[in-house]
Amino acid sequence: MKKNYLTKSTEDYLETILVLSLDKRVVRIKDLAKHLNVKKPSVVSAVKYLKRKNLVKQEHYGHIELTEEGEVVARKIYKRHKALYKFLHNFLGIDPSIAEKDACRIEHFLTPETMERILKFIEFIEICPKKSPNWLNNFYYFVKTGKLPEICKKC
Amino acid sequence: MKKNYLTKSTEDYLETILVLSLDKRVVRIKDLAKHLNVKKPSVVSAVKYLKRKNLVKQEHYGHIELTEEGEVVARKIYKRHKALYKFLHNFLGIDPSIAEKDACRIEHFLTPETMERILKFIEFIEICPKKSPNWLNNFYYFVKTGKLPEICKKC
DNA sequence: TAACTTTGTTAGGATAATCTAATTTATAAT
DNA sequence: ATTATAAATTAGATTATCCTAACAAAGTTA
Repeated sequence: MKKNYLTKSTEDYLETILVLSLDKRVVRIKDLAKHLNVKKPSVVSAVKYLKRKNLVKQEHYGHIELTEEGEVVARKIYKRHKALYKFLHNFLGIDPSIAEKDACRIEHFLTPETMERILKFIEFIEICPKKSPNWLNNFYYFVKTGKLPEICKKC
Repeated sequence: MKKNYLTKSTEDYLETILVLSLDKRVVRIKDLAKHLNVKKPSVVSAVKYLKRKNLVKQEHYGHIELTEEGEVVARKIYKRHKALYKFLHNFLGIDPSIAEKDACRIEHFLTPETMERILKFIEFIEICPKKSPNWLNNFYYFVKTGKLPEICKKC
């Protein structure tokens, strides 16, 4: 059983590799450096670490890819990020760029329980019209039972 | 103009000094060590730093107190903490001990804008019965105008 | 293909936050 | 008051993350 803990910094590298690879042909050291606001040698050593962990692969002087395992991990992190962004922006009404920043900052630190609850909350508000009376209690009901209350289904 | 940035760690020390001094006669190095799960030398060096910043005072080998300035800062941090706790527990329904943990973890990282919004949200849900239809829009109205909608005042 | 430019790498160092082990001071007990 | 215990301090090491400067490889262009 391998040690599975990743630091904030390491998670950021992984996540950024995923995000960049979604709209770029290839991901390079300099791209990561730019996005993460660090210098290239920092990226090099982070990538070296991730290679040891079998989360990314890279030929010497070549471009960077996630391994299968790395992609699984990166997608989890990215999922958290998106959920937090939605929570902050769609629900609390925080401006996009700020919501983005906060999502980045706290995505690494929430307990799984709270993260789970926020995911559930997002799911709920995307279904529920938020207009029904007693709206919040409907959410608690949803958390508890996993089922939407009758009243919600009508929307 | 003095540099005013405190790290996560430093904020934790300050906050803990405040919290402990609320129900203890005096706060000592070992108390901080215990609460923060670090060893005494770590506390000593953190306190040394905070002394340089004029945020705490301590006689050699003596107990620890916040300066006036330190208390102001610590109260701000603690206020954030309590708001986040309420948000997680009272609103999202997270269990107390977990909500506590998450509040601790993220209190240092939120942007002022988001923190402000969460404070507003807490304020709102403590007044609003959460039962009125269109509840969430009432919150947005409150954010925008600073005033509670008519319907809320009836509760 | 030789020279130039861009990109990646290595070496070596800085800082923040922690630790252990040894030491010093303060407090309590006989 | 002397001794024993508890608490605080210092010295020195470790780890993670970042940096700059120097260098090496790859890619581009004339």
